[in-house]
Amino acid sequence: MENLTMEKVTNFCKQYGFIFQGSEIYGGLANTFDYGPLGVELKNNIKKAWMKKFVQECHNNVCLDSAILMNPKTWEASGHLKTFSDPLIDCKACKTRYRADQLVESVSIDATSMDEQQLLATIIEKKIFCPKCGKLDYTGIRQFNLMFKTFQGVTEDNKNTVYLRPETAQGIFVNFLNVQRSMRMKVPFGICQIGKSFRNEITPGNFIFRVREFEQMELEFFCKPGTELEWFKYYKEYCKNWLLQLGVKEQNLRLRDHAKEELSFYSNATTDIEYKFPFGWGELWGIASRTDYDLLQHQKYSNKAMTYLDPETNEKYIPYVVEPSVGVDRTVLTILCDAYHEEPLASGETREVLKLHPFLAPYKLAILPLVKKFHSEKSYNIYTLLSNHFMVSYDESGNIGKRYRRQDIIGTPFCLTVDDNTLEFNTVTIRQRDSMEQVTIAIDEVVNYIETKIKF
RNA sequence: GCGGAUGUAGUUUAAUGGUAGAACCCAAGCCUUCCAAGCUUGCUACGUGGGUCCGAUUCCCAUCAUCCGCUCCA
Repeated sequence: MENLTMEKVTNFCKQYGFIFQGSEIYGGLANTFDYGPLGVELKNNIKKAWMKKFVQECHNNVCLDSAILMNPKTWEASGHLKTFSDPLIDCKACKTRYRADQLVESVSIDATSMDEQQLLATIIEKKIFCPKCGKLDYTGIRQFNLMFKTFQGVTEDNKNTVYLRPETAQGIFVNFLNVQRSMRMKVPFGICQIGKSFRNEITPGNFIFRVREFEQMELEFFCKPGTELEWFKYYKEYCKNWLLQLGVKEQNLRLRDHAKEELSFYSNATTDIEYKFPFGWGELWGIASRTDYDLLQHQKYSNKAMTYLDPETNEKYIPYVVEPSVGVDRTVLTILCDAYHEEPLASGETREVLKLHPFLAPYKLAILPLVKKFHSEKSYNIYTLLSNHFMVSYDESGNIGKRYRRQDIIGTPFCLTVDDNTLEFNTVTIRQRDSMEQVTIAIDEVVNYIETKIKF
């Protein structure tokens, strides 16, 4: 919806049981959020839709669920221990915070191999004044690591330090050989994973857009060197189509190719799929061609060959990787923002409608007895019957119009009413949210009718 | 992390140095055969912790959280 504010989205999520602030009764914990009953359904449906599109319907992709805690060597190899930590420095005069390496590089000196002391020495020696206030009065350099640290085992010492993974991708890379061999995979093939990752972001914000604990849906697609840009292009389209298929409006999406200077050191091409959130365009999906960087690094640090022998050409090579990586929580936010509508009523007021794709809707169907005292018993039987097939809601409180609206707000695509005809002829009326069309069908036909309409 | 603003039911809000009133929502009941009708009843709030004071939701301090801006986002 145009003119949608984050405040509205946040309130909406709380009011209707999608997403609550974390630890709320204790005053909250900054930037943590808990998914409520409807949020869980929505999120699970999004994950299901992703699995369907990227595993079930991609015949050369398989799935993995790797551990959050990994051997710390993993992060040495991947480069996260080094590049995921920033040397921070503050200007004492104007309190502005900088990255020390960026200050040094601002005077065209290569800072990549400098340690903290060298950085600080260079800043003082070269008189790199604060870009904001022009003073040369800095604090010491403090390391800020974006990875959460904890300890495996009961004692806390450096030997058993482990990290919460900052991305799920490395779990895939370290299992490359296991999956390839056990599943007899032939390159090109992909490994998909959905799971939580943790990043100690300096500034989280915008509700569930940037949080420190988040869930990712990642695919690492292994292909022959030289073919990676074709696959890169293929997956860009594939990912965008998935979003469109879920009903995200095309005008709210854009692809943004990274310029050469912007590319990560391991990437030869990267594109972000961005969504127009209420706070502006934001990255939803990063599609990166990662070359053979990761497998090569793991080969180096583990001394295990990460090569693949092409059975047709007898060539041996380390596959190149194309990685489409999307945040689950960001997708939830995208879907909610895109589906949220305010519809004007004849009375001059507005009502809220969540126009969710039926596959994503928390409830597929709501059972509404037309008159409580006549139709409740029959309704409850139908409720029990249909709960066997999909998520069904039941509501007998208030008048029928009010109950339709309640379902419209939470995105339920279908409402089933039970009336005297149901008691007499076993037929029910089903009303569709978007078209407001009503059909009368036999109870026996309901499951079939709904299932064909909630397909993805 | 810095600067600014804010914090009263689920939501939107009113008033007050003597512990709070409403609307919507929600729940129960009456009524009701298809799109937030009406009536009755009910539930629910001063973010947290200190201090000043006989007494603090109100004043002060700290803290937590939220919003805006800056910084950051391999």
